[in-house]
Amino acid sequence: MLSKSFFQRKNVVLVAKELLGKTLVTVTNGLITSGTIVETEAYSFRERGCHAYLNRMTERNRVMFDEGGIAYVYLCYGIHNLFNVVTNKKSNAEAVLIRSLQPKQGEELMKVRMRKTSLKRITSGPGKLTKALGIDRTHNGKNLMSSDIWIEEGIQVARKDIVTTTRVGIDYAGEDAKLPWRFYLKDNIWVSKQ
DNA sequence: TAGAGGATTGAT
DNA sequence: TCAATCCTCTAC
Repeated sequence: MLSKSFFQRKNVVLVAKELLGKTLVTVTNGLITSGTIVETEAYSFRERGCHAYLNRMTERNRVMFDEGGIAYVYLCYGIHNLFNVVTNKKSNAEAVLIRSLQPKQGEELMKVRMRKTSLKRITSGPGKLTKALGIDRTHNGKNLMSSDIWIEEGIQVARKDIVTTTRVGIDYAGEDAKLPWRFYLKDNIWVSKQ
């Protein structure tokens, strides 16, 4: 299980890169589901793409200002729960959005939750992976070193296998939309968009 | 308290 | 290309 010191480092971009290859695990009703993280995006209070830009704290993004190592889950487009890993120290609002997983454990339960018969792209997208792993807003603010949700070591990722690009769906961020803060594993079929 | 819009998805 | 869908946030 990754510890506090991994999450609380000052550089959210570094944490976003290093989360690639790690395993996100959830347990509900004693049933385990997990996946290898293959796509992430970094968000910081320093830039316009972030809910906490200019240190604006609201009821929704409050947990981003708490210490690294907890979950920030919010409802997007009224339909999808998006899961972020809060990073950095208390009051430094930064987080990593988990955008895609490669299924690892509990594939059958994922299929039931997604109402699919195939695993194809079942966790390829931020709104989909939360549903497949049973993550919703009750996880908001939850410690990521707990017994029903955590992140652990997975596969080793070489620097050359990381593709760096711009973030998805933040046209409103102006110049900051150009920041190269999206990372994914090269040639991995589970990435949401290539 | 009303109105606009969103870190998406899946169907057309 | 477009609708679904429901908060959240801002302005009045």
